[in-house]
Amino acid sequence: MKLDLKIDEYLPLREVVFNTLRNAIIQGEFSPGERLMEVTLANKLGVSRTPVREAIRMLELEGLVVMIPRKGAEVANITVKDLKDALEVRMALEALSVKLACERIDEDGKKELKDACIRFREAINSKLVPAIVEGDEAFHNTIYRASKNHKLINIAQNLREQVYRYRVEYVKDFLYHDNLIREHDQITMAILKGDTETAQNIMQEHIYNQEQIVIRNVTNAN
Amino acid sequence: MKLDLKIDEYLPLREVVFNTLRNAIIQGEFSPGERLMEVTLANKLGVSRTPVREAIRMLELEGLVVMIPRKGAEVANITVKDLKDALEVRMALEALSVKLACERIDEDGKKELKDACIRFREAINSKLVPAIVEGDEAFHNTIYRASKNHKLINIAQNLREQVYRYRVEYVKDFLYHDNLIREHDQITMAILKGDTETAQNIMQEHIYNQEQIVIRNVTNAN
DNA sequence: TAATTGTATATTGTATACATTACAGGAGGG
DNA sequence: CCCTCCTGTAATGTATACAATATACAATTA
Repeated sequence: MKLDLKIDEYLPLREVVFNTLRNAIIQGEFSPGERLMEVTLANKLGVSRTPVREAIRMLELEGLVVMIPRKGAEVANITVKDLKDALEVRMALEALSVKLACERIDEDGKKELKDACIRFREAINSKLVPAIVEGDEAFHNTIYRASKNHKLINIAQNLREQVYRYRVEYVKDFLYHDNLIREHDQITMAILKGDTETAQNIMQEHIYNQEQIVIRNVTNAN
Repeated sequence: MKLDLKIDEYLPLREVVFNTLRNAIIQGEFSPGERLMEVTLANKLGVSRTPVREAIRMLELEGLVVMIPRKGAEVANITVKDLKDALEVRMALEALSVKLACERIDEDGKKELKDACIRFREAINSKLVPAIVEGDEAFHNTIYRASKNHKLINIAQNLREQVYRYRVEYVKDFLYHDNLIREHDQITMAILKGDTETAQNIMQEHIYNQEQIVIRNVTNAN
């Protein structure tokens, strides 16, 4: 009889608030530049100011909000320059993750990778933008995990958060969907074969293409 | 007459506490695993618990402390694996920074780079370990700044913080000092000439060498 | 003696009270 | 009309009070 009822499901309120606010920001429920006022948020979430403040401190370090001393927090306004910077770093990190994945992936990882690749294809076929974004995230996450480098996984996670809002842009470009699938397939194949060089090359191209699409769309939107 | 007396030197207490604690941790004044108790720290710093807690939230996200729910914060215990992971990422980021620096460095940057190179040489000649560490930090920082990528600068900064404690290891290796100077000189020359490929190659080797020394020393120390 | 349970204490988690300051808006004067 | 100054208000910054809980140690029982 299974009796391991997880009594350990305790989360400090600050974590709850942090996750809530992070998702809200990432998903664009707060517009960039919008002020985040402690009392308002505290009331809305039914907690006191203390956990809200601590959550804001964390969001600040994540780069999702900026603090103006004695004025308060507001949602970070990501500029095109910021986006380019982040993507530039991301390119290097994805290249690294692919290289490490080639060297270190194990049987479980290979299975996960194949699954992620298949599920991405299904997502594309569904033509649902949120599903496609999620599928793409999952695919790249799988590679990061296969790298077995936790520092890398963390940094990549943080990097992704900040540009998440703009990632929908590139999957909206339906013309590019076939390319996406092909690139993912090629990357998967190369990693499974342990062909580092090919994997890295395709990944670089893959990210570069996304970069171009995102930046083009965001620039036009202004 | 210079009259810009910075009235704007206000810093929230949380920032002061954060910086204080960060330096203390980085410089090893707290041992890894040591508990950080809020009241104790608050009393010692002459503030209330609130700023201390907020500072701890920030240190947590920086990875310098780990939180155990309802038990408190303790100084993060960096394992050799963590160190290797961080250095692996650092290698990729340094390579990126050097590449970008080659493409984007301006006249001011070139001057700074030359200065930093000279000052590093002086630090080596002084044979003072803290000065050497600082000189090395300054040199690499200059290159990061020349990359003009703020995201990259931030991430690198954070990465450095976590392994700072162990960076003294590699400059203690006096036998390697001549190599350090030569590598720095070569990197500087390559960047000034805009020779991306050479600069990247030497940088990779430079970091790789450091990595080996640090890991060897740390491993032996256990 | 070993194990277990009760209890005290110290510490974190959360809420609230007080202090300070930025900002808007109006009154008054030029 | 505009500029300046004042003042009130609302927000953040800081401190403290209260609640919940983990830990150590003592007491009790088998």
